[in-house]
Amino acid sequence: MTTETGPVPRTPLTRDRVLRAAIAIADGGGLGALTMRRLAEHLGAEAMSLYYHVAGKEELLDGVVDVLVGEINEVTGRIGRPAGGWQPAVRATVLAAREVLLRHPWAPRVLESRTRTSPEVLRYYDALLGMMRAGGFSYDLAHHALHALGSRALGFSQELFDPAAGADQPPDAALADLAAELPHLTGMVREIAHDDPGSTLGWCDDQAEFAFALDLILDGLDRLRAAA
Amino acid sequence: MTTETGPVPRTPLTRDRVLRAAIAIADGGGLGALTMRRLAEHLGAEAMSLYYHVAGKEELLDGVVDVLVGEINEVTGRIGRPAGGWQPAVRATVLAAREVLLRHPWAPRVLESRTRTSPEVLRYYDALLGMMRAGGFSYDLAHHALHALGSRALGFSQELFDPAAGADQPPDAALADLAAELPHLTGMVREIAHDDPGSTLGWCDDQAEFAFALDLILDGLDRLRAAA
DNA sequence: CTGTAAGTCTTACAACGTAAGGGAGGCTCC
DNA sequence: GGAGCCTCCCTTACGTTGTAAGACTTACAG
Repeated sequence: MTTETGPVPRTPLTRDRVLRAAIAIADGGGLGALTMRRLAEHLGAEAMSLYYHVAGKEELLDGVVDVLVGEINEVTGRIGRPAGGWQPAVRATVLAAREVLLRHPWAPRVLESRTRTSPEVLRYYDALLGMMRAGGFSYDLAHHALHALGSRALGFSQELFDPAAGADQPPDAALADLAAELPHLTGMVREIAHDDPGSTLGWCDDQAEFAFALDLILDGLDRLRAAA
Repeated sequence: MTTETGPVPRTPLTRDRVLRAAIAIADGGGLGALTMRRLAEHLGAEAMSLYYHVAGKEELLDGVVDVLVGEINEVTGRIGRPAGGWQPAVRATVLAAREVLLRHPWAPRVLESRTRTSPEVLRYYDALLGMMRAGGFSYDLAHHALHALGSRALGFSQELFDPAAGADQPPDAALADLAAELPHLTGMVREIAHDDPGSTLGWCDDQAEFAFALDLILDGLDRLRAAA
């Protein structure tokens, strides 16, 4: 028996739909959950159907980056020039970018892994450069500035170890032995735990540390600009 | 027929031998070349034999990090305290660490991907902390300092886009259109290419940029130390 | 009605990490 | 000296991944 009303045609696949679904999956289950099969399933399709809209997984991730940084550009494009020159402008932009990235904790890892240069990232850098130029930076100093900021320009920074991550595992006996060899580290932890009792765990305020480092760099740059 | 001289017993597998072979493979063929099967083959063994010495691939990479940072600690432990206080000491240490990492271009990616806290990394941080403490840092400021340095403390930094990487691909027509939207970026490239003609490609001196950023941060920290 | 193109699906493969368990060699203890 | 055990390595096999090759379906143009 053939019914009059055929199967409802799903909303068709689109490159954009694919990219946004990929972001949704990574948001929900982390980067490891983002596989071509799961992505297809999420879209009510088969894995190989994705390849018509996206050349492969690498290209998919390239696209994801574009969408993500595009979102950042949209946000940062809306913040008007704050008063006070280049420094508040750059600061506000970077912190806004960070806010977007905080909603996608997996994003830094993807950003770092790209080899291709994203157009949206270029746009972002161009905006930063514009603020610095307007603030009196030479191209040369602005160039140094971008390198000095590194990934911090986009709102994230790589921590070599995350005390909070290790804090929940059992306090290893070998690690206790090790602590004896680390006088300064243990001293630091002890003092800060003393100042702020109740939280040896999570005792690093990521946001405050990020802002501290950002301002440190921006202040240094401004000094160089003024000296030039 | 049984021969008197049996099959020569290969040098036995060892956790250390496994880790060092892993490093050798990554050095030679990149991180992608480092698979359990290839690693075993390199050692004249079967893949599953590795699992007696190493719990799994993640634990293998943890071990690789320990060996690598151990190498750094060995190198940086040998440099005597340079005259001039904490800043030259930290600077020399970080640059020495960088030199080691430059011999293993895949290492940053591994470092970043670890969740476990490496004992060797802790040792390294403790050494840095010691220099700062000796230079008059409070624990609080030293703590901020480590965060501000981030991955730069170990000698690498994440660049959001590597102009050299994209420089060899054909100058895309779409990218040419894009350039029109990026006045500051194109202006910067034009000027720097003018100052130093002959190399639009590879026009960023990574080593110089790294040192610039490092000094920028160290100078800023020293100012805070002096003000305290 | 007949191409032709766009879009999706089926099938299949190689490579990966690793679980499960077998077996050889050497040690200790009766 | 034999029994049992521990150390170390191997064989086999499974599930998952990205994706190459190509067949099918639908829509539309001539």
